[in-house]
Amino acid sequence: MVASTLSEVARLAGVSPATASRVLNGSARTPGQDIAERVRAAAESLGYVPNAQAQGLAKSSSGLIGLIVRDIADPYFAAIARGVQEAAREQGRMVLLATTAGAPADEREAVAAFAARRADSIVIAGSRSARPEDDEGNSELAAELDRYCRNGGQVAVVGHAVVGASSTEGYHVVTVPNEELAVKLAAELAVSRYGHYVIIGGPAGLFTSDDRIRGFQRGLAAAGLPPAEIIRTEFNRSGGFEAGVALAARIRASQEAGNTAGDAKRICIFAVNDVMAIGAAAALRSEGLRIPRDAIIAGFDDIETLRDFRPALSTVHLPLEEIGRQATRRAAGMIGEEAAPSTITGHVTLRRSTEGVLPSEGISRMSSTDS
Amino acid sequence: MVASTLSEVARLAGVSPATASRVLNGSARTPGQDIAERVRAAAESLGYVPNAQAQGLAKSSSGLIGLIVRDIADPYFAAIARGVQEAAREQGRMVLLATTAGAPADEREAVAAFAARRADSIVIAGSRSARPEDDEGNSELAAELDRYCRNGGQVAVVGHAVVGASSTEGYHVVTVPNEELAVKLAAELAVSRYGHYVIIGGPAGLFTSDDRIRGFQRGLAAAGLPPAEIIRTEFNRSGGFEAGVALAARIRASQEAGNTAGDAKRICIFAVNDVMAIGAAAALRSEGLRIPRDAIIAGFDDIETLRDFRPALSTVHLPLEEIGRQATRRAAGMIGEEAAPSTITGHVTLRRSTEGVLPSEGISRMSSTDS
DNA sequence: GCGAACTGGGAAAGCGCATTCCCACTGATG
DNA sequence: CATCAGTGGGAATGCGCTTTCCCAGTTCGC
Repeated sequence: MVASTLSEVARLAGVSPATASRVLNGSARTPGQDIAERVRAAAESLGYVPNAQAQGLAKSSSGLIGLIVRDIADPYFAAIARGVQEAAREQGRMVLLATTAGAPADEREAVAAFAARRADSIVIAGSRSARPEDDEGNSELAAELDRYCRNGGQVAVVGHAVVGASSTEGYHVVTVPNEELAVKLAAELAVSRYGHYVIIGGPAGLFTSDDRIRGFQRGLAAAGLPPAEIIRTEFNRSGGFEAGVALAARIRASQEAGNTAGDAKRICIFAVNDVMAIGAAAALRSEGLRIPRDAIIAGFDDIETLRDFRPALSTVHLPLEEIGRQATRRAAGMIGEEAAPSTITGHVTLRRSTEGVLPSEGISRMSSTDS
Repeated sequence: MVASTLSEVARLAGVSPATASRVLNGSARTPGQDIAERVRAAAESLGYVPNAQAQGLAKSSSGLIGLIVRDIADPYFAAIARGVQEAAREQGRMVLLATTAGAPADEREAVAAFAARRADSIVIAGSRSARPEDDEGNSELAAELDRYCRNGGQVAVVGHAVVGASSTEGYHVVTVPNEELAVKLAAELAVSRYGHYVIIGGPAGLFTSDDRIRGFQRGLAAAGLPPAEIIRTEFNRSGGFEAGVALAARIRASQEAGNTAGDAKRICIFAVNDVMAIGAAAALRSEGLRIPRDAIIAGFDDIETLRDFRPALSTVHLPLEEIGRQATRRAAGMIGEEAAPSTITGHVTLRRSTEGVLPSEGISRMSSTDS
């Protein structure tokens, strides 16, 4: 990558580099009209493209925002990424992407790389974890983040704070009310008491998953129901599918034992995210079971691409794009911390996959077939 | 963003900056063991993070790959992005993301921004367009790309070459056999001759859409069928939905006119991408029509997230991740141009949404419920 | 009409690093 | 013992740009 430099432009225009710089970038001092015109013409004819690296070096700031996601092809993260991208654009910055398969060690590496590139801020959307095997990685990640913040970097984490991060300066958390919303979902699903509640969750230690599980259990308890059984599996579609296969066998057995498929006996499945719910639903279907006839199921996230799925999936709507936007804005210092600690809200959205549940007041029954 | 510098490390270690540089980065000359150790220790204790901008400036290369997509939340682009990200990682580079709502002007801007950042290569995945209103934008984009290539940049475009780009140096195109695959799809769908073939396409001028339309028509013609009717709409889910609503009314009318729903009378819909197909399917369903009973439908892309959709969507599988990977590798000069002009292949995948069509030899009938 | 306050442009000093020279020193060679 | 190649470290330069400082030319005030 070579290109014409500012000095070349200046020489062609017959001015000093300083003047050229002042013309070509919004400096406080604006040179005279005629000179400015000459410089601009020279730049144009030379096809001058400013070297952002040199600019960044000179004024120590890069106009870069680092984004860390677990998997950019996962619609959950893709939606957040869109919000981040949008906010970055507002700020006139570009986003630098890093994906980590959920491994804190990779995240640490990504943070270091962002720090090396002198990214102005970093948005971390990969899920936080407290699994024992991640302990070491987490503390290293925390150390790296602390260092980054100490050097003046801004960090925004979606969901939960990074375990062990202690920096107070420049460290922001966009809280997602996973637990509270799961409580509400459980409350809705508890209205018509099902025979059995099952939660398909991710590995123990994944905050997002654990919070949702905890909230759901609380909601059931508040309704006077016993805690749901928990199936731990992978935090993705195939995890949901596997759990679904296992559940299908049990539902079958139960049905053959003579139980009818009435509400009182139907099993109610809560998958901690939509993708897992879809996987589970696919498994039930492949085993010849029907939703909501043989079992009802709900997910979490309200992934856009999945809205046309049939039976329409009951879920908890989360403003993913807004989450990304807000994290990015906060990291840019555009949102006062105390002014709005966290304005992320979601809502329970009951659809056909939990048919039979009577929606209580305040919960809108949304159709998803509207274009 | 301030941070400790190489000189500070050098001073602490009691060596010259040159030596410190040689130790901390894989230079050709490796200083002595003891010195190296001292420098590393100093770097560690200072929490030294090399300034990639300065490094880039000094050796004029940035380790950055620019990626342009239309919308990162669109599963099609998200999948490509994953491949790009993966390949970038292989190369030890980071990806810089830009989204443009399909506007060539935005793409031009993104290319300029990448050039300013001295990105080593650029991957363009946004769809190429030849619409008259994009003419100006396209030629500016082409000029910008030419300049970038002339300065030594590498460009890989997914699908079609940018209209007007003339640089031969460093300009790569990863061809996607849209037309050929659409021919094959049409051939399959022509086996049991339907009453009427309809294509739901994007706006005229969008290459991806136009290629697929052309291919489909060619396939029909080869089978001795008259060309399909074409409905132009937006290149996204809601475009598909709208077209679906219009089609539903006609199907309804036809049915009420006394036509039975036999193969000979069923309408066959080809939406030029999966997302549009899903939209159309949702529209038909909301109008009380059933697939494949009242109409059969096929899409294109084989989007992963959509595989659990019911009725399972017949489509053309495209190795999206591989496309992203290959584009990235090619732009990095890791794939000989002549050696493999384009190794992207896809295949027709018939599923339940086109039930009634007898698959011919060589086309595997894939189930999508396998986990 | 003369000094003071501006104005607008240029010279130069970095920003943090890689790299090319250059030099002092070592050990081998004749 | 003198010479030479070889080794390992440092000084210095430059990557392309911003910005401070400086200076000559103007305009203003009294």
